[in-house]
Amino acid sequence: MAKRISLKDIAQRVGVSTALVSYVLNNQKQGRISKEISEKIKAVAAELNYRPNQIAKSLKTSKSYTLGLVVADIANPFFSSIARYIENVADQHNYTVLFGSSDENPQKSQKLIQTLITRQVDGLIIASAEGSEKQILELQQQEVPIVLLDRYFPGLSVNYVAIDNYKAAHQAINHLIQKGRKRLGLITYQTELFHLQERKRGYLAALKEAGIKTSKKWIKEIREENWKEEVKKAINDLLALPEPVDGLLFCTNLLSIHGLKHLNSLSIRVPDQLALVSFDETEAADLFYAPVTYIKQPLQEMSQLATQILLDCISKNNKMIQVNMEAELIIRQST
Amino acid sequence: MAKRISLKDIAQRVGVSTALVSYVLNNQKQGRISKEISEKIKAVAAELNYRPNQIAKSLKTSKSYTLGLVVADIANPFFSSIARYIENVADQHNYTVLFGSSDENPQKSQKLIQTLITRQVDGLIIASAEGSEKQILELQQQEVPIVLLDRYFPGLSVNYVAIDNYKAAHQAINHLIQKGRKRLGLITYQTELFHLQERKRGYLAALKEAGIKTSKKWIKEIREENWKEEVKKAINDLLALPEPVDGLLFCTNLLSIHGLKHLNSLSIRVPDQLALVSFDETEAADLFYAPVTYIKQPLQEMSQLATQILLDCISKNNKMIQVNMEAELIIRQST
DNA sequence: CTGAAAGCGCTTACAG
DNA sequence: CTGAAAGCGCTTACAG
Repeated sequence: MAKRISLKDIAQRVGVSTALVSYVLNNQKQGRISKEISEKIKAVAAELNYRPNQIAKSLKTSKSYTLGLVVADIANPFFSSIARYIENVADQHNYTVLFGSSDENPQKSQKLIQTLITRQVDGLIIASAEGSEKQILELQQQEVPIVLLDRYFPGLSVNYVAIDNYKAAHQAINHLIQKGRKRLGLITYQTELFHLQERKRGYLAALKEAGIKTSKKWIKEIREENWKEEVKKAINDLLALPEPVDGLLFCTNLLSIHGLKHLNSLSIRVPDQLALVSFDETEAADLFYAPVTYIKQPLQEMSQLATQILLDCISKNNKMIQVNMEAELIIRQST
Repeated sequence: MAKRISLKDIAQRVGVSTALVSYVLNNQKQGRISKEISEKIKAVAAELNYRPNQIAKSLKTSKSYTLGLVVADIANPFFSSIARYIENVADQHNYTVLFGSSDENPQKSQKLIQTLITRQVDGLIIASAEGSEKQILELQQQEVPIVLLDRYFPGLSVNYVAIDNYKAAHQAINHLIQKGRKRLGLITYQTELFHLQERKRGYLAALKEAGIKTSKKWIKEIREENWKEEVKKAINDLLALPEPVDGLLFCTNLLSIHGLKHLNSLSIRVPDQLALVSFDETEAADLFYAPVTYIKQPLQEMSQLATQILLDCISKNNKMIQVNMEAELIIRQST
């Protein structure tokens, strides 16, 4: 890499101190510096193609103007959409974003968070992995500005932006019941993640309120390893019951995508034989032969709000904000 | 943010110099430091929960251990997959990645690149936007380690990793011709981007070799603004020709996804009436009622290789590497 | 209006 | 075996 131009180079060239160069290039002490010299400095800076060293600036000011983003997997369109919305807001405020994927693994998550801290990020947006509660608590104690997105821990007094998962699932199941479905399956992960627990709770409550006796066999909890195979098996099992399910809720976009692929190969008639609802938008759900009814999270608003809260928190150290937004049920042909 | 622990804090606490602390924490001068003092330092560092300040380290060593990634849009699954593969390799070498989206806009691209340079990234991986050739050239002159991914400029002596786009399109069109198709449409962007030009060139060459007289009406070049509408119109036009096309190649994943959505609503019979091939894997193509034949780019290999080349370039300043990998045509029901 | 100087948190030749 | 010192590229109170 070629030697970079520093303030010192400009100062030497113009014959002034680096302090003065710093002032004029940062538009400080406006009007208190002679126009002549100020213009000379700007001209030389342009001529030498000067780029300030943000690292040096950061060291001095203890502000890195970078935000850390921790998600389960940036390759998952759910998270990459979020990343993009965050990037946009960050960019408007001259922030850049460092990202990392935790793969729902607390060790990875911990390592990632430490790396980002080491990189002196000014704050973190985290879609927290299962079992990362202690890590979040630690960050809070170290007073690292932080906001949780999508996932959160009910016991923690930490900023978060999420949807009301209980209500969203409840509403989806109500919708299926209204459509005359009596035996309702649920495909979720085997997990302690609070947002998924809430979805299950919403499912159970809606069934109970409708006076439908739930069968344990309706609830399929997929384990992370080998999950694609498990989704197939779960669907097969649900359809092979003596009284097969006639409605089904997928609790995440990935479960839905792979479930749909399998259903596609099974020549199940949707919605006649099986009505479907899924969490989150996916291209796959759009292109399924019966476009799938889904629970739309306001991802853009959530991401923007989370970023805004984080930025406020960085600059003003304000009080805690916890937001549960409303999701919207988008009804299509699969129900 | 709580005050962070520095080397100085540890040094004071132990009663040694910061230099010594630095040496033991970095495992330098192994065995040349008394075991006793070395253990004391490590113990105190652990007790105080010391995290080195990577910013300070970077300033001193001129290595930031961050890589910059510039893509068109991180929310596009094509790019977010790439991002994830890059992240993995980077992580193995203790690098972190800063990303940004250019939206195919040269101004944005330029601003992004400058921001990343300012952040002192050690190198850049760029899926270059249209019209960014001059920017890349500049980076090269400044000796910034760089590798282009997916897109590149034929005139530039800059590292790149991409596929052989000409050959991939050629092969896809050959396949359609073998299947007996005579009137072959192409949906691409109106762009100077070399990789898309190459795809068009492959399309034209394959037709020519087969002795098929091409009609200009078969080639639809979509403009960026309002592109979703244009894709619909393009498909309508191709099907409304006196002699409608009976085969169609989509040149990117997004064109394909939105094209498929429209075809879905049109009750076109695929492949009987219209055979389809698309560039890139998408969930949407999997779930289309006739799973779509597609050109599979080896994204993982490409991303890994690009990252490896970049890292080599950073550490060893080695010579230029330009790679065109083979894409693979995955044949499915749509043809 | 301008500059000398200190300092952010590290690393690393150099000296002993 | 260990430390004093310089320096990475900036910013900023302070002094004049």
